[in-house]
Amino acid sequence: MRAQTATTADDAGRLKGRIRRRQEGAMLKAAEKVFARAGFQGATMAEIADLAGVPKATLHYYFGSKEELYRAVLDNILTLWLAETESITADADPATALTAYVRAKMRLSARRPDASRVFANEIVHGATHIGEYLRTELRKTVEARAAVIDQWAAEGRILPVDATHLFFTIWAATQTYADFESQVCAVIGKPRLSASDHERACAHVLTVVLRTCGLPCAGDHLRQVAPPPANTTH
Amino acid sequence: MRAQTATTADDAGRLKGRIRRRQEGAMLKAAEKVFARAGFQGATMAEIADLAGVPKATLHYYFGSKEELYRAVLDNILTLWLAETESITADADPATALTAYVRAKMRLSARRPDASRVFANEIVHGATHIGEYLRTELRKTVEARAAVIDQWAAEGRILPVDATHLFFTIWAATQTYADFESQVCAVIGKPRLSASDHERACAHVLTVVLRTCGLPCAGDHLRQVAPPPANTTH
DNA sequence: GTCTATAGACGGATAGAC
DNA sequence: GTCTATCCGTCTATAGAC
Repeated sequence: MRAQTATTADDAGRLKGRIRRRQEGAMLKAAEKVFARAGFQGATMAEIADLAGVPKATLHYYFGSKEELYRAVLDNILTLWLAETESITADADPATALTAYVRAKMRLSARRPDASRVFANEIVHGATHIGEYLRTELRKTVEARAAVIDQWAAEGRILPVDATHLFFTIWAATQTYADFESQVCAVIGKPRLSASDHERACAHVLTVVLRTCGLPCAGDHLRQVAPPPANTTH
Repeated sequence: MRAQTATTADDAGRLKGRIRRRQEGAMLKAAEKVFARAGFQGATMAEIADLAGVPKATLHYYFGSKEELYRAVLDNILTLWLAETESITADADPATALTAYVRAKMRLSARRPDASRVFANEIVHGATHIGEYLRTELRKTVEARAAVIDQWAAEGRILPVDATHLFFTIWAATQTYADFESQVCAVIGKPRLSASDHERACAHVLTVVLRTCGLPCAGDHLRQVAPPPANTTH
């Protein structure tokens, strides 16, 4: 995917790589923000250009069309996504591996919310630009990681769980703090999510994932052993 | 909110309610589908009109503007959302109440995915049209239900859990099957989600929610008592 | 009340000066 | 390589016939 964009760029200015990269980065960053806020159709090249501090025509010179710019933004995000699935391996400790994965996803939601939102927008509207990638790369990755989780369960190291759907749940639970941030803020009554809000959210999601797998999580030892005998005074 | 739209309609044709309702419903249904697929800006009045089987101008006659039509669609969805939060009460059985709530949310994702997608799109892009509703109605509702869950925990009927964030997780985990359906389909390698796919998804989400609360769920009794002593042969 | 025909605004893309 | 000025298509909204 990346290659497409790079080819166009190389054709025009093969030798001027140093400065080109800088401006290209600024434009991609601006595009990510505007696409996140307004969606593909809602975003305007003029707004992206203004935010990047370049004239509108420069955007077209670098990326050819609005469509190609959008693809370039999505490419950036997807490589980011792919880079964090590495902790889940057959010989890893389940609790450690899952904790690392959830933490990585939560960090991404906190630090690159716009990237998550562009991706979310693309999927909600049918994944017309990246459907092929999802059906190949992403599917293969999930199948491999799900097999690991199935193996953990077969070995009795975690409770049995639908591994593929567990990924859907982890993605949903973590990305909601980026994609649906405005709803989360509205409900907890704050204008923005603070660092401690994110920590609390992260601790909660870890609790959900670890308890789902029957693994102990911080502060659970005391109570995990006493399941609900209806009424324990109060 | 509903009142706004109703007022506009009443002004123009107070006595012709019977037929009006029918056409209005068709237009709202068409609008929901088109807004879901293309977002607010991507949707065109012409496409909505075609799908509803009326001329473009009729849309404007009924709803005034694209913006008002969008608000009307959102209104419909929000009343739908609100209607299902009733199972969670202090004297209900936690397992029964949570199961009913999750099932209701999953059913909505399966039956009205477009409604969910329009809502998701609105939130991802900052909830500019319904922010006020979220900060008032939704917030109040969540606070009340979260208090119930806190009480259950205080009484020892469920494990302690961050009640507010539990709602975020339930919404995310259930709505992902509507909003991110294209991603789910791509990963499991099917063009559409079948009824049995939805059942499997529902069972999984129930497992996640019930285990998170320390409640038994179907098929767990045998294993719940035996947490991971590292290596149980295999 | 309903629809056709059109006005008016806007945004993507590009020609051509520098 | 960079930017200004402009073209052309598209979309919302409405005027006015029926």
